[in-house]
Amino acid sequence: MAQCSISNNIRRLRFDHDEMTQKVLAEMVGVTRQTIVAIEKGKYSPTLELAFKISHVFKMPLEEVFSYIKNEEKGDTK
Amino acid sequence: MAQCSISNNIRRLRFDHDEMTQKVLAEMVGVTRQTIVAIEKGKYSPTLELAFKISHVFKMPLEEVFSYIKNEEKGDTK
DNA sequence: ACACTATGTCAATAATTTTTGACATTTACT
DNA sequence: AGTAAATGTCAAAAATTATTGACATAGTGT
Repeated sequence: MAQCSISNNIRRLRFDHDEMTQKVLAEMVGVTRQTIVAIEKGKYSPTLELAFKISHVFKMPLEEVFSYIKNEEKGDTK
Repeated sequence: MAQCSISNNIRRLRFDHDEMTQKVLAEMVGVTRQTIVAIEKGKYSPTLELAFKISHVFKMPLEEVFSYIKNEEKGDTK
C-alpha cells in the first residue's frame, strides 16, 4: 500500500468553483481543514469515502479529481 | 466520514474474471486475503490506493467497481 | 477417511488517515 | 497601526484500515 502515488487537482477545482476556500470544502465533506490541506499538499491520500465526497462537491467523476500513478515495485516485501 | 456507505461488486468481478480467488486478487494488489474478505463483505471500505489497484486488476473505472451511496443526514433532504 | 483449496471469522498488533489545538505567514481591508 | 481571512505547519491523540496467525466450515478429489 505504500509504493504508489495519487495526485489530485483539488486546489485548481476549488478556484474553478468560485474560489471555494479550504474551510468551506472541509465543511462540505465533513472533515477538518487540516485534512484538506494535507490531501492537497499530497501528505497522504484520502480514504475512498472522502475521495467520493470531494468528487461529489465538484460534480466530477472521482478519476478526474484523483489520478493514480503506478510505481513499479522491484520486489515483494515478503 | 460516518454517514455514507460504499458498496462494491468485487465478488462478481472475480468470478467474471475466470473465477479469480481472493488469494490471487490479494496478491495482485499487494494486500492480505483477509483484507479482500473484509472489503468484499463490507466490513470497511478500502483506501483510495487500494480501490485504484483493484479497479486496475479488473480493467474497469473505479466507479464501476465501487459505488458511493449517500445516506441522508437529518435535515439534508437533497 | 484424508488431504487440499477456497472462503469466513476472530483477536491482537501495525500502519495510515483524521482530529484537536496551537501557532506562523501572507494578503486585504479600516 | 490593527483586524480578519486564508493558507501552511507541527505534535499528540483518536479513528480507521491492514497485517499476522490461528482456527472453522464447505466443497473437491484421492
